Amino acid sequence: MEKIEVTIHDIAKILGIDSSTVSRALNNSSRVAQKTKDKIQEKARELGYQKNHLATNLRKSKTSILGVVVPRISRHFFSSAISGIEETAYRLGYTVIICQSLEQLEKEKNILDTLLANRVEGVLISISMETQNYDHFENLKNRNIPFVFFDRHCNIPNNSNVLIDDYQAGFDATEHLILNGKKCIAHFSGPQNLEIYKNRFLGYKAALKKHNIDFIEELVLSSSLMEKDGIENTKKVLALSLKVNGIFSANDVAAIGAIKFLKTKNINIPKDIAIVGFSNEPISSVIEPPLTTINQSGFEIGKTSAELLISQITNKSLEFRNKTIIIKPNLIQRKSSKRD
Amino acid sequence: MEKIEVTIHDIAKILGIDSSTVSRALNNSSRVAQKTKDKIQEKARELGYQKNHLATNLRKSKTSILGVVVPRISRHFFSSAISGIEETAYRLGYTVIICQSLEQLEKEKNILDTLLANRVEGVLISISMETQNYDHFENLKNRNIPFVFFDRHCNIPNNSNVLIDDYQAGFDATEHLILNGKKCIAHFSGPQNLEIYKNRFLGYKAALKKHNIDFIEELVLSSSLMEKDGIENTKKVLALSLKVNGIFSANDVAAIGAIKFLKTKNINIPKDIAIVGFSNEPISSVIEPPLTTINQSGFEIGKTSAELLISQITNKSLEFRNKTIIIKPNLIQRKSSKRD
DNA sequence: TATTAAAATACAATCGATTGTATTTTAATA
DNA sequence: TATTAAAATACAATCGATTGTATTTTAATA
Repeated sequence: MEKIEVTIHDIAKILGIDSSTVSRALNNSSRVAQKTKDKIQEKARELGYQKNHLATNLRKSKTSILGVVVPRISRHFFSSAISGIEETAYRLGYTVIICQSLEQLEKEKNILDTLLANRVEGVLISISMETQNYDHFENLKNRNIPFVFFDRHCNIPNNSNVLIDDYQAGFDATEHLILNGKKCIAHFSGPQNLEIYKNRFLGYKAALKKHNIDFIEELVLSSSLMEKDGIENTKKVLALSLKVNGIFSANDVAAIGAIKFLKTKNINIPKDIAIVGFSNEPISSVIEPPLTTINQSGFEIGKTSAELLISQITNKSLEFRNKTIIIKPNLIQRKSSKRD
Repeated sequence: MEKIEVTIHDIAKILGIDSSTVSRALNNSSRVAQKTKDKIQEKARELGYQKNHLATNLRKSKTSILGVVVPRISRHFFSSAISGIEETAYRLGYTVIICQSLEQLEKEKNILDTLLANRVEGVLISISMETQNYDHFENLKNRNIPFVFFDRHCNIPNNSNVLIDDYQAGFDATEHLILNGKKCIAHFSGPQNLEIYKNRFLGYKAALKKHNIDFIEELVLSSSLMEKDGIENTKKVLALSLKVNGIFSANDVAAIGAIKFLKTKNINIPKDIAIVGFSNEPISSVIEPPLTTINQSGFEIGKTSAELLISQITNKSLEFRNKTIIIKPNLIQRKSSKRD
């Protein structure tokens, strides 16, 4: 079976018209007479003509493609963000290429190369846990391709971000534990090269300070925040001479590890140890006891960052190139932390 | 700031060499002397040359892009499938464009048009709940673009599918309830135009028959299987004169609606009513009581369907065009259904 | 050194659409 | 009817890379 690709030249030849006129007719240019347009459009329909975007894009040096890089598509927060990105992009006439770094710096770099080769017009990225070197972003900058970090950003000058207020959220989560009578609070943190975890940690510290609670180094445990890390960290916490009665975990997954482990040890949540997570995963409202957490709408973050990126693409002015939008998070109080 | 795109012509001019030689050198052709290759490759690196895939693709009429269409990216099953697709595609040198139909036929059609215009080499699709008309797939066929249905397929001749054995799974789920002493079993089904729901229903019916239980029409309730549908259906079931003691829901989300509702009515699960879901969402292992369900690995289905699609693309022979791979599902027994 | 085959490189067309400019056609006006 | 402006259409170059063929260079052999 032959692949039959109908081109404007085929239509032109059949109708005895120049291909430039066919092109203009199909783009509804005012330079073509209505009668000719009708004739051309009908023939195009008849032949099942479909524009070849590759050719158009090559000619216009414009692809209407956005690249999206996330650590892992199947994480609920990221898939919600992608959902928001995709919807916004589609509405504004862009196509989206989605890639996952699987938390690997090397893959993140390769992905950016591929996206560049495909001439994406902009990039939305949430960096991997391994990303401590930012040269590959300089590369984007040199090529004048706008990019927006969402959620997991990094501290390089002159870039755009869509973030939640991690500092404030960390503060709120910790203060909430304090106000529920917990004074000895452990913190499960993530890789310290990621700003989000640094800021959540700083919020934690600030809340302690406000309430005159001493900050104790050994109560802060950094990990990759997987469920198994939550379990390990909880074991470590229980082994301390200090009597920990609260845990603020920088994500829900590790918090759920903690809950599961504490339940096996018959330690009461929240009476003995109260727990607060971060992200509001769907699973968190369902676990027993339901997990208090910071609500972070992936969909909204995705939507906002796609809008910001597209405004950078269409609006060449520099004012959008250096813009950080901070979305206010809110604490959802559930049983894992509340005094009866 | 100017966009500076380095092309093979720039390199050619600087080195006083023809662009065809530059092209061959960069593609490591044996027709170029090693010394020339070295010179060209170094200059390319120096100038930050990046191949323009648009031009390559236009010339080769080959894009190495796959289109993926799912109802909703943020559903765990689909995001896992996408994860599997993306990983496989990346490994085999393909880029993936991901789109969501949001369960709308109209959007599904538009998406396929966009994908065609971008000259994807193949399409992976899980159809929307609204999809009852299949003309848009004929369109793909006419253009000789291979496509593979995964999970949500449709009954048109000569196509490829990667499915789980929905009939068998429906049978297993139902028989499991029967073997745990439940004889009056309701079934929450989905839109009947989707084969998966038809087959799960047929499996349910077959299990009843095997165990000499009469099939009762009013015990089967069709809906969109959202959480609220699960709640509504459960209300309807409780209002029947029949004393239902088992529910087999065609997805987990509706099953969880049922669990939540029954808990508010203080109806014991599984003693009064046992429940089995379908899909093994992450939430299902965590809800109280944990939900018995059919394990359906999105990642594996995604991986398999991407492999099948790519084998169709590279292997032009027809044998792959009409292939259905059935993945064996397995029942995960949890407390929502098991007799103590 | 002359001849010849092989290796290396250059030439030119091409993928399919767009777009500035040139030319032709049509319609309006004198 | 001749003139002229406006409308419609054609011509030709272009986007950046690839590839079959032609030409030049190099190296091997007589």
